[in-house]
Amino acid sequence: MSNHFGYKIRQLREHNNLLLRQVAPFIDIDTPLLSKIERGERVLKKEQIPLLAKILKIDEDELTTLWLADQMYNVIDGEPLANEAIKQLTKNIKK
Amino acid sequence: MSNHFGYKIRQLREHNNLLLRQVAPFIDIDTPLLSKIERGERVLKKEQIPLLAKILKIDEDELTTLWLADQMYNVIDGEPLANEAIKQLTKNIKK
DNA sequence: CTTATATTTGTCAAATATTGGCAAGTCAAA
DNA sequence: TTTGACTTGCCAATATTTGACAAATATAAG
Repeated sequence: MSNHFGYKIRQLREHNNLLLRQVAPFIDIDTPLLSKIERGERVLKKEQIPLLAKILKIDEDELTTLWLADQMYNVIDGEPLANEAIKQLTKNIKK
Repeated sequence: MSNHFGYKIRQLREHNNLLLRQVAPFIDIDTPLLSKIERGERVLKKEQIPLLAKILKIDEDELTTLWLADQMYNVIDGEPLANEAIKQLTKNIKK
């Protein structure tokens, strides 16, 4: 599974000197679940991005972008045609 | 929902002068389901691509690419940050 | 070593989403 | 008004995702 998102929020949490148990309740999930999200084992709910961005002091759009990119990555992960597919996607989107 | 894939396979089917009821059994689904797939209301199973490519006389990789692009499109459909996310994805993938 | 705190792992039931088919519908041509 | 092609609505079966909890592990301090 892709995990740029999880890696990023772990970095941010550590830079902000926050513990899992401090962040998790803030976004209304339990600690183990946040741990799994950071390690890419689970997916953060899209609706939770704003709160998370707030406590981690990162721009919400930037976090959303990372989240979206990871979701797309999951689609093409391991696909030999991944690059072709992105090219195609870019083409499709310009319409 | 995105639907370049469905649009394409409908085009191909028509160019090959095939009816839904001819193609559907070939890929082992019923006619209404294929209709829905062509109109983007349902997703074709990835495993069915090879057979479909064969009957529609299109390169399998090309069809797979379209399929993957559509799946990614579904992730960013309606997202204001869609383009940013693609940029990010491209960045992530180069690693 | 023993305790305390942080994180991870495993498991599970509940909730949610996806699947594929069928029956019935529309629509156009003859 | 019958026929053939396609579409729509709906349902039950299946699969996937979700989130929590208990327990395990890890790290650090006394």
